[in-house]
Amino acid sequence: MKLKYIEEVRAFSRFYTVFFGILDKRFLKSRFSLLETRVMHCAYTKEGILPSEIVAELNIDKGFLSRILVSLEKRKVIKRVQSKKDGRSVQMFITTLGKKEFKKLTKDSNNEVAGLLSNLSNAQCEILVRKMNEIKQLLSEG
Amino acid sequence: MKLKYIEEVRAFSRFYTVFFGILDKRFLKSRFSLLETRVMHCAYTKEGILPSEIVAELNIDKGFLSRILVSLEKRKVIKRVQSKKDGRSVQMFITTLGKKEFKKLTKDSNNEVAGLLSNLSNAQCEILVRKMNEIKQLLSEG
DNA sequence: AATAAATAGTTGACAAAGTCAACAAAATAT
DNA sequence: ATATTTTGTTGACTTTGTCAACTATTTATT
Repeated sequence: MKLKYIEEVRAFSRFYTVFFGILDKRFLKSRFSLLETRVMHCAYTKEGILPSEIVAELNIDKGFLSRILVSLEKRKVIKRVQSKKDGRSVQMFITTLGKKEFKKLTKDSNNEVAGLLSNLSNAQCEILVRKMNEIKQLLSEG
Repeated sequence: MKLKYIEEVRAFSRFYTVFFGILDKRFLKSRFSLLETRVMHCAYTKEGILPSEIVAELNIDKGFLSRILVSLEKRKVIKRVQSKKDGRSVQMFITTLGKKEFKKLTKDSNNEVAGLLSNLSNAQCEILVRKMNEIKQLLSEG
């Protein structure tokens, strides 16, 4: 059996999630939650995306998403317009402000990670990234 | 600059969390939250651990932890006794029931991970785990 | 076309998770 | 001896998440 490996994988998961603060509710110290940033990401990458698509992609409750959208619209990072094809539905668009905010979040996230890697030399980063890619390779195609 | 590395690390984090469903609170159908299981893990692996140690290890609010401990104690999976060395503090012990519950959670989680690793040979698992440990080493001591 | 069934999103009511500051008791520093 | 710091608890609060009822529209059935 692979039990030994499994335990080690789980141990790594525990370490990794704490190290990078992946379970922290707030996305860094921004005014957006992790879920909100994911929704923004959806709107950013697909103009006019429908709430139903996001519900499917992020696997969240539609009522909950509805509230998130109200909140994001109130904060002017997205706007919603009634779909012409389906009157029940709305199309979502990220605003100029939304794009700006999203880019800032990306930058902050980069800085956060940069801080966590600051003790590593470029050579060590090189090794780290290579190992990560090898892990990804193994897991996704193994 | 290390931007290239940073982006790759973030990409790996996204991949990893999705792959292992770390953000899906949904599949945890147990009566314990993710955080509660981590606290149980702490108590399981270190008899008499102090709340302050858990706060440091899991990087959570001490008030929040305090409530989690009350809840876990109420459910009889841990017990707390005042520390003799430091009267302000309490030592935590996992109960017999707690051990049983924790083992069950572990088994479920192992099965979950086992499924995700099922395509890998033992040799590949060996490689995977080695790389994970090397990453942990790099990040935590690098 | 008329009706029934399904679907998209909103809302209300609630529960669970998490934050923050004030606090008491004990330990440590001055 | 006194001041400061640390540990954990508590109250008050906000945010996050769940579930079901509801409205409006679309699609399927007759």
